[in-house]
Amino acid sequence: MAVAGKSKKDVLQEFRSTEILEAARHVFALRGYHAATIDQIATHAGVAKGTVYLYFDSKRDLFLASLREGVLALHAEVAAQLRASPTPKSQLQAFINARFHYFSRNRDFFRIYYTEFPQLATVTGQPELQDLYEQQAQLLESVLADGIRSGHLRSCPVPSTARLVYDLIRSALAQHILNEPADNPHPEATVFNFIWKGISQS
Amino acid sequence: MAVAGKSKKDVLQEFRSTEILEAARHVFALRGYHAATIDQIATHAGVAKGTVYLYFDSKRDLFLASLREGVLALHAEVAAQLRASPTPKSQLQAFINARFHYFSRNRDFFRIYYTEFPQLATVTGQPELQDLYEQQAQLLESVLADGIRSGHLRSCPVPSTARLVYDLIRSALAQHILNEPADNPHPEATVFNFIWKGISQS
DNA sequence: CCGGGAATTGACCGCCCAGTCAGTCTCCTG
DNA sequence: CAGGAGACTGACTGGGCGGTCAATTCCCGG
Repeated sequence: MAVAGKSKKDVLQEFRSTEILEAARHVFALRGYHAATIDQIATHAGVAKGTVYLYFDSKRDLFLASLREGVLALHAEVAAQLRASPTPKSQLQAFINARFHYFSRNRDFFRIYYTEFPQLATVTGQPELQDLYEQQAQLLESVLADGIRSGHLRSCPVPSTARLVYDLIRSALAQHILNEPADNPHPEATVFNFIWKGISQS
Repeated sequence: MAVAGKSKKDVLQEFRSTEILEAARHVFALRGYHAATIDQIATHAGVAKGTVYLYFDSKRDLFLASLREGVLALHAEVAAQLRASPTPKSQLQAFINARFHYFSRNRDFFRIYYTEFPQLATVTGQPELQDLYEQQAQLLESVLADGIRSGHLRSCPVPSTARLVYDLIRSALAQHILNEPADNPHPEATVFNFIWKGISQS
């Protein structure tokens, strides 16, 4: 009974927390971090402003929590897909596809990720998010390093190339997620080809 | 005398205006748009807060003016370099080199351009800046279109590829401008090669 | 049905800063 | 040198919003 009672309370808390996080993501995506207000988020979550502060310490804390959750889920999915891929080529495809799938299902999150990240990375020294970012980049770095070692990829400076590839995918995602209409049907294939072959003839 | 008097006044006004714009760029680059205050900008420009409002209508107006000026200067330089380049290959090189040179000389501007642009492009519908952005992208689109027509480049969807290339260069610039140290000596060559050849073997 | 502890509420506080404007200074003109 | 036009100043205001907490509601065990 003690266990059941505790778990019930926990479930409720987790429900509230999730509810607020979802609302936060939505409002942050819609307005951007600064223009979003706690009141808007609370209203959207169906609670009062004070309740938000029972679950999160501050606006910033809430924002970081919503980002963290999204990034961790993304990272888990991508890593799982990578592990199931044998060759560097299929790993790169898996990396791209996993991101496209995840962000297609989490558009609000992509908006935040896309619009707020440069700020966080440069203006505010935010070591915690730097780490989350690093982990993503390192997945790609190891794909590149493996590919070079096995001879599938030409030699190149791994860290800076990884960032180029990373941002290229980000750019393709932005085109795909932020402008709905009339895109080419398989943007992930396009960006893969671009990365894999480049634009020069033959 | 009337002309000289008038021109003197104009010169003074332009001097103040430039002074304030420079200070604005510096402070916006340092703190980001929202954290920057008009007082900081005024102090940095060596004037009082009220003076700023003699030359610009609002914080937003000042911000947009500083962006506009920078983008127009960039655009002029890039376009001039492009005009001097005969082949698609040299045009792409010119496009990359011009941007690297311009932003190396205007790091504050790059910071703003890099960190604030995604916000402006997505969260706030800012048609004016969209246009400035469009002009840049179109330069690149015509390079690609020419290259495809002349057979130097493989066929590809021009607008979306142009944006990929554009953002790829932006990413390389970010690595080069925002982290001083120990980069590869010729990042513009690296990014050019990446674009031109891609990463696949042979 | 009662009592009390926990969860929730939302009116309120205080800070911060964009934007204002009455007053000061500067410098030209007659 | 007087006077006044206009550039410049900076103390002040008003509003908006992050964060708080006393009051209220909810819920459950006895």
